[in-house]
Amino acid sequence: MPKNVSKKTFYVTTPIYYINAKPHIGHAYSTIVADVLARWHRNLGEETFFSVGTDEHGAKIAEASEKQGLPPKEFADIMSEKFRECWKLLNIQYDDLIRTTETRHKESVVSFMQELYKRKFIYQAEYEGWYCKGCEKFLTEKELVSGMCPDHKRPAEWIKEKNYFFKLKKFLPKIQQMICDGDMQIVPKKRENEVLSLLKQNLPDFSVSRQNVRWGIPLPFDPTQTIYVWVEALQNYISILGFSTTAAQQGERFQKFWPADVQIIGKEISKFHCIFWPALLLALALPLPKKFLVGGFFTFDGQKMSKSLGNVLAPKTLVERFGVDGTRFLLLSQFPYGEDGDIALAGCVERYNAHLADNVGNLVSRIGTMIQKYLQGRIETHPEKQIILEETNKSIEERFSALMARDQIQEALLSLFEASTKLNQHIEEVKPWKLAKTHPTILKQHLLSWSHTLHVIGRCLAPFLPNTGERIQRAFRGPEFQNPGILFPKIS
RNA sequence: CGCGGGGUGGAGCAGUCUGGAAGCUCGUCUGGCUCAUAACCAGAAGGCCGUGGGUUCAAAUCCCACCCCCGCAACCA
Repeated sequence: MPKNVSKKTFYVTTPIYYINAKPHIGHAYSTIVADVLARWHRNLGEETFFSVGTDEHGAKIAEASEKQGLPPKEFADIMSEKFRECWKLLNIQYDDLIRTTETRHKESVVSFMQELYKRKFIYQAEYEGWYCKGCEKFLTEKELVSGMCPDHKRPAEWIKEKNYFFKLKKFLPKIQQMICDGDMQIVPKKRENEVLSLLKQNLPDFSVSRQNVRWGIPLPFDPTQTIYVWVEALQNYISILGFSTTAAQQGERFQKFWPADVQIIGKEISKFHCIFWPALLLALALPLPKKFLVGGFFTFDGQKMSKSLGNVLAPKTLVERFGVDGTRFLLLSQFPYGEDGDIALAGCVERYNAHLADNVGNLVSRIGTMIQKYLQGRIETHPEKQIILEETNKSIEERFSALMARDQIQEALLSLFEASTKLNQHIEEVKPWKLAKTHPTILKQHLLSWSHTLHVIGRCLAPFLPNTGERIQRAFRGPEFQNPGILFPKIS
């Protein structure tokens, strides 16, 4: 192997999750999408890095922990662990998880901020205004509704404090250009338009520190202040790679994987990720992420999930009912990535049965049975005789790959179920139960082809439904049929 | 005028950017098949595409006005 040929790399990130609440279905969705991309690129043979993380600083966390009578760090330990458990439950194969309270993160951030300061992109100014602890940000007079934050329905506080500001304005034109030139993609298009319109509004510089928040990382050049939680949290995407401004301490991972190929985010945080984050990176002359995939919102039975309505959907609830792969399927197949989507339990049962139990699950059963019955369980390789569905198999994989390459994740997944339906139709035309009596040799050829088709479907399915994909592949790999059993029991 | 999404056969949605014979999944009805998880396959019924106006040979699709739903990430914020 030639020494200098470096393998293609792929770096995908999930949003950094704020730990003030337990993981919900929205967290699960973004993370599963990232997991699918990571698994897919691993299968393509690329050297893949998949990061997840938890955001643990800020006034809100301090407040929440106090309410529970715990030190913030202990509270963070408990909450962060819940996310970890959730990813385990959902079979998320991440490479590393970073917590913003970890030393490696803090060191990385400190070196970053110090460098910004050194390069004179940070200046000091007095700031006063209405502050909402819920948003962790200052609100304009216009945004307030009778003195309350409209989002959080709590009174804003008038705060006057010394702050350090980042020279955001300086970088806005460059960011705009990068987006327009396609060097930093924002998908879907409507989210890109939103970001571009924000850029045109000539955003003011933003503050990067807080004087009155103690639960945070001290600002290296003024330890009386802590770093604004958002500014610090964004840097998890590089601190996890071991970023440092000191060459000697620079992580190998950073060299290898930055810039990120895909950053999965939600539309509510696109301003921070598509404007503030790139600006910070530009300030240190670092390359920008290549692509943001911006997800939509979830509703449950057409309504916002809320505790008062008693309709909060925990990932665990779905997993208990539909299994891990069932849950992954339901979340990924319901709507195209980037759209808002509704999850209804009744619809879930319906889609689970229609696609998983009756379509793919049943197809695997019927072909498996025939292989045992008509071929005595032998899937022998006769390449010259397996041409019947070669074209079909090739097109299944090509179509799937093309959709994946265009980030059409839902469509790619559903294309496999269309393939399964086509195979069902084909079986009906061929009438194997008749061939068994009249032309057993032809039947054998068909069965070998069908096994191959299922093997292809299993391979494509694997990034989405890892367990199922593996079971299907193992079953039809040959030479001996491995009965996978019932993949998806029907649910009533 | 905070921002954004949406109103298409019984249900859930695609189609709207780039006008040109209304599609998909589920459900319902009828028929077929028996290898299969009461599954699979074929066919049928069912829609003046939120309302009103406009542009056009032609509008679900473009323009204007209006009505109605919903969300802004979250666990007592």
